[in-house]
Amino acid sequence: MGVTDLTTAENAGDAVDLGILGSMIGYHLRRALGAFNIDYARAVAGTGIRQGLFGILSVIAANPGISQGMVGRALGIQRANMVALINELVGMGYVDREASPDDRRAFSLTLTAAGHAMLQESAVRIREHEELMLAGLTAAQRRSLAAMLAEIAAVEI
Amino acid sequence: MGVTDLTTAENAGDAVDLGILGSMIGYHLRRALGAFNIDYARAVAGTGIRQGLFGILSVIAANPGISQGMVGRALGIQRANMVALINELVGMGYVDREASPDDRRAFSLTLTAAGHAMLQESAVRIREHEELMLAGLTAAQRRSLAAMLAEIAAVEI
DNA sequence: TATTGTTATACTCTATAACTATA
DNA sequence: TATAGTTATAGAGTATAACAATA
Repeated sequence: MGVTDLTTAENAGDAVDLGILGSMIGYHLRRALGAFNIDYARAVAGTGIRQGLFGILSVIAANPGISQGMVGRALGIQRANMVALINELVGMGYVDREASPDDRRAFSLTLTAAGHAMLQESAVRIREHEELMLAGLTAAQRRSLAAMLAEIAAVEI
Repeated sequence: MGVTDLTTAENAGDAVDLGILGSMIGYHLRRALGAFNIDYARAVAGTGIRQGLFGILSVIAANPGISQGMVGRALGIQRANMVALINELVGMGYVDREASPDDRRAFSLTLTAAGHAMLQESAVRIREHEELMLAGLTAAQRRSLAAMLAEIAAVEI
C-alpha cells in the first residue's frame, strides 16, 4: 500500500492540511466512495445500469419471483424509490413484473433473458472497475475491508 | 468483529441472498456510508452543519486565509458548488470572507469566533458518532480502514 | 390495523457550461 | 490565455407523507 497521508489533501502540487477532518473515517469513506462512483460511471457507460439498478438485477437473479418490497428492504432502498427503478428495468426489458400468486398487493419479479445477459455484462465491467480501484490492496486487505464495511453497515442506529 | 455475512441482507428476519452484488466492495462502501450518513444527521441535528460544511470549517481552521478555490480542491468540491456552501457559512456567521490582498479575484477565508466554537462543538458530536459507528472495530482496524480508504480515494482514474 | 405499491415532493450531493473580473 | 468566483441548470440518491388496494 502506498504512503498515503491521511491528514493532507494533495492537489496540483499543493498540500493542504485538512485539520481534524483528516482523522475522521466518515470523511475518508465519502472520498473513497466518490472515487468509486466516478470510475463506476466510466466502467458501465452506455449500459444505463446505474449502481442501484445493478443491485436490483443481482438480487432478483439470486431470488427469482421475489417481491418489489423485499428487494428494496434487502438493498436499503425506500419503497417509494423502488417504483421508478423497477419501472426503468421493466421498460428496458430486463425485468418481468407479474402479480404475485400469493398476495394480490405484491409484484413477483424475475429477470428476462436480456436481463440475465445485461447482469453478466455489467458484472464483468464492474469487476474490472473494482480491480482498478483496489489495485493497491492485497486480497487479504480486500477481504478485511469488505468485512469492516459490512460490520459498519450492520450497526443498529 | 461480528460474524457479518457479506452475501446476504438481513431485514425483519428475512435473509435475502444478494447474489454477485454481495462480493462487490463498492456495494459495501455504499451501504456503510449510508449508515454513516444517517447517524451523522442524528449526531449534528440542530447545528445545521452538514458533512460538507464541517469539512470546510476544518480546512479553513487549519489554513487561515486560504482561498475558496483551494478549500474546494482540497475537499474535492467543484468551484461552482463551493459558492453556496461558503455563502451559507458566512450567513451563519462562522466564516469571514475578505478580498485577498495578493489576488483581487480571490477570497481569503477565516473562521470567526463563532465558527471556531461551532467547529469544536460539531467535532465533539462527530467523534461520538464515529465511536458509535466503529464500536465493532479495534483501534488497529480503524487505522487500517482509514488507510485503505485513503488509498482508494487517491487512485488516479 | 398493517402492508404493498404508488404519487408527490423535497433536500443534498454532484456535475457541466457559460459568464465576469482579474491575472 | 488562464484562473477565481459566479450563475444557472440538471441528474442521481435519499427521505417523508399520504393515498388506494389488499391482507
